[in-house]
Amino acid sequence: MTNSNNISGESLLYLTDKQLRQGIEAMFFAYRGFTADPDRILEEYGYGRAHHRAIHFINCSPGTTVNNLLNILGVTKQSLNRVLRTLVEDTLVEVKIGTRDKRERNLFLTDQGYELQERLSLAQSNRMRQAFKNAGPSAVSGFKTVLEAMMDPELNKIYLNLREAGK
Amino acid sequence: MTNSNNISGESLLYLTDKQLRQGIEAMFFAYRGFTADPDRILEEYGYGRAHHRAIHFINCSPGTTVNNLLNILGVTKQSLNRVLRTLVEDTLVEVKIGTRDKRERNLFLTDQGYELQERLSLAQSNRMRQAFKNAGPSAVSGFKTVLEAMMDPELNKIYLNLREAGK
DNA sequence: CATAATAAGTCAGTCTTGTTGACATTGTAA
DNA sequence: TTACAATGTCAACAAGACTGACTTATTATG
Repeated sequence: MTNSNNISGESLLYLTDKQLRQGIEAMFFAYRGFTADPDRILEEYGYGRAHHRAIHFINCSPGTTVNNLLNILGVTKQSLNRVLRTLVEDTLVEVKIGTRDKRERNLFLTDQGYELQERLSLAQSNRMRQAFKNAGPSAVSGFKTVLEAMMDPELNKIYLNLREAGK
Repeated sequence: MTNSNNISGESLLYLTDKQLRQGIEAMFFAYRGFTADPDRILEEYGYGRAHHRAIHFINCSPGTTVNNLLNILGVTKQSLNRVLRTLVEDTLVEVKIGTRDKRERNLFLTDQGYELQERLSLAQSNRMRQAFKNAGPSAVSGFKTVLEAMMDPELNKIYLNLREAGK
């Protein structure tokens, strides 16, 4: 199956099953690490990853609408609503009726919500910073390039829009 | 693109919040793409990602025990058992009582199970192959380096063991 | 103005997949 | 033999995803 070993000059353009399998497993295990630290914090609040995702993207785009969030997160209205309701009840998220269109609801983090966002972001960033440091600059560049190539085209657009929006 | 990205030669050794946030979002969106293709196949069978993971690692280590699988997957015995039971009922996985220790159960894919594994693996590999091709060899190397640095140490050990085992 | 379309929220029911607790079986050691 | 540990199974439950149907405001269109 594997005709050549991965040491010394095996061309990565000729991708073996083994290399691809390793890539798959790397994604699997790394994603676990990626979510581990925030998960521990969320547990204190009785929240899950769904809450984290909502908080993250409301923070990125303050005043975003429910519909916009649905597109980004790729979940159903009912699923997001359950999460948003608890966040509003716990006064981490504030909902304001749209000024331009009164049907819309604009979402903002409260100070309390921002505080949790900072905690989550810090925990996740710390691990990523460490990984980036260990791997070095060129590895970071490669990391992002591959991930971007792995996204669905529509999600890539959303991702790039967020990049713009975040200055 | 190589040593400095973005505007004005921002060094990647000095990691800004923005760079870290982009990394976080890249992981989020890429993981969605990573699982999208297998998910569609699994739906045909009424299976979920849990089934995929079990099939993947049984394929990697034929004859593995339930306990070993638990360590790799990081779920509870009961959770895995439900998944395994359906796979056995559907004759995708075969369970053999351990020869050395009769308490143990050794897990194998049947021909049918191997067939599904191939389909899933192919779908996921195709996307990864495409991403690797688009990104180029050095990016692939960086991708793996960062992911490995992002894993929990224990998971990294398991990951490396699988690498060895897979020849 | 009447009607359709849109944004958001809700209710009910289902599914996957995780959890805990209790229990059965097998193997080993006192 | 009896006690204990390792392993695997069963039952019940919860989070969080889903679909589908429905309501309420608001806006857009005929």
